[in-house]
Amino acid sequence: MVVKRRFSCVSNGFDFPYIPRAPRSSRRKVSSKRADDQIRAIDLLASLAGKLLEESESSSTSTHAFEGDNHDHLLGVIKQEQEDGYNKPCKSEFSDPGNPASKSTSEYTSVTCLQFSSLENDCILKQTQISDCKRACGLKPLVGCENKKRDCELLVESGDISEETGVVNAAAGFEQGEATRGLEDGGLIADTFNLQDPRQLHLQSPESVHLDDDVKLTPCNRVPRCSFEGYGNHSNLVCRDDDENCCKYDKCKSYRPPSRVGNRRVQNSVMTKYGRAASKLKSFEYPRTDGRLKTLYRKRKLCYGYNPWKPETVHRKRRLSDKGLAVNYDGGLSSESASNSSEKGESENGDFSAPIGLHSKDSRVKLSIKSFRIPELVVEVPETATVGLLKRTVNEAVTALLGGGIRIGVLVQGKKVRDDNNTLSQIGLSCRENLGNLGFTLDPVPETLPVSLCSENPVVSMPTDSKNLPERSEAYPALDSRIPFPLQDADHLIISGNSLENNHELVPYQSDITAEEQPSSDSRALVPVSALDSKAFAIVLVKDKSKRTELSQRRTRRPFSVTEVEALVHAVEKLGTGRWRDVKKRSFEDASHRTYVDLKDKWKTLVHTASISPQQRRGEPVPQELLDRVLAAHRYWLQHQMKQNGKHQLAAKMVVRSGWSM
DNA sequence: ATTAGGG
DNA sequence: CCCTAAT
Repeated sequence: MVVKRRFSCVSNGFDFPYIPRAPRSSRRKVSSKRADDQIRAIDLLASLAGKLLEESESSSTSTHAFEGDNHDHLLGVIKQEQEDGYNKPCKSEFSDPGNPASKSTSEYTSVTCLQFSSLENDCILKQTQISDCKRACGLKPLVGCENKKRDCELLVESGDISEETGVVNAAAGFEQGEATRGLEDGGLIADTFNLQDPRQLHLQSPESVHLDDDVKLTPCNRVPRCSFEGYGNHSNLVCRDDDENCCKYDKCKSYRPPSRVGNRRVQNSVMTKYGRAASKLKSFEYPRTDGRLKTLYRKRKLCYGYNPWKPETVHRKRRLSDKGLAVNYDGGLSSESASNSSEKGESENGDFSAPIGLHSKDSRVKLSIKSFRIPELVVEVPETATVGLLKRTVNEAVTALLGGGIRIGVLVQGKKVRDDNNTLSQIGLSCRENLGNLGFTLDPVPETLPVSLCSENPVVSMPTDSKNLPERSEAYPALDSRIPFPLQDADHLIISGNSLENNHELVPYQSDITAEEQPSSDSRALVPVSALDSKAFAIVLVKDKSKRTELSQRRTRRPFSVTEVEALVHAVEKLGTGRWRDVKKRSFEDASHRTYVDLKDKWKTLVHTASISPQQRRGEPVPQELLDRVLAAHRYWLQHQMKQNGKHQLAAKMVVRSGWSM
């Protein structure tokens, strides 16, 4: 009779309890059947998409390529359309025909500004962005929503005029095929904005078209009819998963100046990049191994609540809840209105002027959204909390939604609270009163290195001073230094960021977003770029910064101390490798920052460290004695594992044999 | 959720 | 540390 027994490692003087464990060596890396199936499905979808595309291309006036498709699952997009457009791209079942403002002239601008409402009040999250920054900023999750049947997405659009049709297409960056495939794949929506008459565009302003009121959000469970018109369209994408979780990616703004230079090359490269991104995002069965995609993939995970196949939402949400925060999406993002902005503004300023006709092929369209609302962002802090704590708390919640790089400002009655040390009650807020006076601002974290933050998409850098211009222009012909750039003063930018730091009493918030239009003022969700001023520039940094923050989402490195190593070694000696959860429980229960994966990884590096010569080791030296134990334990458990494997194999053979004999 | 292993 | 696949 065989009895389980304890193995002991005499040579090392400690006991290794025997814990049976099935080998995992038989794991297969790939589930080829599933992959095959999905690839097949994707191919099917792609070909279907291709067909649809052909149709849409062949009839330029009837572009509802996807009309009639059942896209019940879809989410929200902002859309806009020309009221008088015969080339309506998206039928507007979601638009508001009754909206008087929707007849406007139609210049689009790109922007972002967030406004969210918290429990009792609306808070303005200010974050402006000018689309004219010539920078591709990458796929960025802007807002995700996870509520069933809810929606809420904001889009930042920019676009260009396609060569063939003169149609202005807002928004950015997917190759048609890819985007379409994504769409058909059930996860991506592309929304195209068209302007059929380029001449009109020119009359108004060569570059900045301002978007009036017809920005619409579609609810998650509905689908806009979208079309793709011609290659080179830039489209917005909404990704969603099958659980109606959704996430909007703010597509890159491949900012191009109103230059006559077509800059096709840059655009194409950007588009290609995002095209692949789109592909990756939804059809990740296609192996993509380049770094960019990997990064994008990572972003996908960062995107709140987004997961194409599985609801990751739950985990994310729980994580927030664990911290005492609850972020709810409720009721949908409202972009109730768009302001009218003076499209004249920019032309008068001359900032974006360019000779008419030169850029007819390639006009950037800038859409400026000053604010939008996140249905609800619930943050709880005690009355006795300081303003600083409130800011941090809000920041945490906002970061969860939008990524980092944002500085939270607190407004009381439209005035900025400068002293973080005040408690909420000190500034006149209590649980039940005056919360309506409370507002928030979102500002970019000042960037000390405003240039080249966007390493991933170094399409264009923002000018910081004139001497850098030539270089940029060289790299990106589109960035013609002759074009007056309205926001060249990086110093100003930094200063404006820093200026928010100073602690004083209540000072009027010097923004264009002032008290009267905060919270519930919906009338000016969209503002002309010209009004954005340097803050518009700042948003570029916000984007970059938040992008960088996303990239640096990796946890801060926390090297193991010798003490920790000792504990780890000891635990592994007892428990063996392969029981990291137990190791965690046993020895790192209180170290919340050490996951069992961390412990496993650390063990791996310890084994490696122990295997190499002391000269090759880096970091805080681990006592040789510990390393010896590491190696000993490692060897022991390795051997143990092999024994186990042998036993299993033997057992398997026996089973087989007995099976045959029966 | 855990574990294994590559990056 | 991160990411992914396989449990």
